[in-house]
Amino acid sequence: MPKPTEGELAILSVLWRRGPRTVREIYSEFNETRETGYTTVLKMLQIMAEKGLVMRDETQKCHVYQAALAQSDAQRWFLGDLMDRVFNGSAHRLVLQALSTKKASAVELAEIRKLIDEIEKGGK
Amino acid sequence: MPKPTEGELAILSVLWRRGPRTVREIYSEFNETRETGYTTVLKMLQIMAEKGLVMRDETQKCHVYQAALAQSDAQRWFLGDLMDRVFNGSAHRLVLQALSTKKASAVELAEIRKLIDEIEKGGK
DNA sequence: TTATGCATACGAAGATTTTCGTTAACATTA
DNA sequence: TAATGTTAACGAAAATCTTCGTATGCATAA
Repeated sequence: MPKPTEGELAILSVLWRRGPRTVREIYSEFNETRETGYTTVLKMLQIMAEKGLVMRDETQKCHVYQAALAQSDAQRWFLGDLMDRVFNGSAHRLVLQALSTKKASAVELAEIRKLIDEIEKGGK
Repeated sequence: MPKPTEGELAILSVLWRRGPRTVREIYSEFNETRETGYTTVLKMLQIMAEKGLVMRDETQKCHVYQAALAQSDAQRWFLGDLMDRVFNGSAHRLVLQALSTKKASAVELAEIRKLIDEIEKGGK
């Protein structure tokens, strides 16, 4: 399974957030940010199906697509990529940057702290 | 200044790690992972210079290139991008994923914890 | 049945990115 | 000076990604 392109990622993003969808549904969602023709979205989905990035249910007249690449896998993939290419492989820098860029809620911060505890404990 | 492409990012990565370099030096470093001709790297650098991604010192025969896009800016840029597109805008998930993917040293973990403290304090 | 609308399929044009062959300039060496 | 080697410049081919016009099939409505 090849690495998704920018456009493909945008479509996967819809599928991850909304779950299985028809082309028209994806197209509507997609076009809130971009401006793209219906057949463009359709074509992308066909290509993505060939690549194995999405699965297609053809039992109905309107085919239903769903992501074949799990979001968590994509997250691991792209994060590793980014870490290597822009952060010189430093998870630490990346985390600091991420934390300072966008606010996380108190609960989320606590969760992160907890994870750090576990890592420290396990690392002994 | 446009967003760097994949290839451009690979070159910037060299410049960030090594500092200003001639084409040949970049080419050598570059080719430890990829396989690319000398003129390919040269051409990319010329294009990047046009785009303003790198600056060129032409006082010597062998031009010396350096990154015009600061690494920290690129980090902010790409991280925000990734967060939106693959993490549904959640810094929290991204951090958890980053921490669990790659080990950070004890010192680094402490540093992260400290940052969390500061954020919590400031947020009150 | 015929017309209309919505769906997928197909192919190719357009845009962008990557690659490199070729040329010209310049320095060094024989 | 002539030959050689290293460099930058240029242009265009190749590869990849994006876009959409057109064709076709299948429902439903007139």
